[in-house]
Amino acid sequence: MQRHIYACQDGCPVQSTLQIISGKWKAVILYHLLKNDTCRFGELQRKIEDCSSRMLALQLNELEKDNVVKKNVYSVMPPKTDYTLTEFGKSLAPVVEAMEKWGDHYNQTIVKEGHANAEDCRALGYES
Amino acid sequence: MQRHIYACQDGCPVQSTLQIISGKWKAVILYHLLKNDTCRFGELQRKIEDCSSRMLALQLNELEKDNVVKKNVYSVMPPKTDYTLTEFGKSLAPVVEAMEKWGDHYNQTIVKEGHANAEDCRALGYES
DNA sequence: CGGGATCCTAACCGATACTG
DNA sequence: CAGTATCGGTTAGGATCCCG
Repeated sequence: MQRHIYACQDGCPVQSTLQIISGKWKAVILYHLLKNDTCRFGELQRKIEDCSSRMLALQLNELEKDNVVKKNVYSVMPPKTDYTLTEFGKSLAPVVEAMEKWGDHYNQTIVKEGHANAEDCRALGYES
Repeated sequence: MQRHIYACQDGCPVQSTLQIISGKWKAVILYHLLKNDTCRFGELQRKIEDCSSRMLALQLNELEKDNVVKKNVYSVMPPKTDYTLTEFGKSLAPVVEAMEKWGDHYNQTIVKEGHANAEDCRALGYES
């Protein structure tokens, strides 16, 4: 069952992108699948510790409906499932990598170097 | 009052980024402010037609608290306000531009067909 | 192990009304 | 024009239990 994706004809390309990757954990899931190629369910759960198994399943289901990830189910006991990005999913790499780079820079600037300016500190929730 | 932003030291840089730009309209607001440098409230409202004035104000307030946008209020009647990106906000440009670029391709080749598949990806010029 | 089904609460968010 | 205040429906999402 396909999620309904609406066009933003007159509109904003950013909104179109958001239709696919907005969701509390979607970009994070994409990030890990880009780094690891293939991940099992429990593996993702361990990598994204704040995400409950219920939420992880919900987000993965939507990503699957949107053809961003491919779910591979092995009929064994105990169950085994893994997830990979589709080619369509991989096309989102530049977006996720931009987010990664930005987050990395600010985590490092604030946490390690400690010389971020006051504005940045406040923005990331630190005292300056 | 500062929004509470938590550090993701051990964690995922993507999550750090999401703390700032996740929100129904934030990336879209950033997109327009990157394109236009300065926007008045009503101007943003017209550009983002699906966003109510209430939601626009809420999102702008959070962006201001996070030091992403600067709000300039002119004490005149009728009221006049405009918004610009801070330097910190401008640093998010690569993220927003990646979203813009992806959404542009997506709008042109996929949304028209109502779904995404591998053929669409190749049509987008992505390797498959 | 990899989830789905239920229940329940908090939050989100739209509609409407109001104001300097 | 640029918002805020209030109300109420809808959704998000945690907790728990379950099953193959």
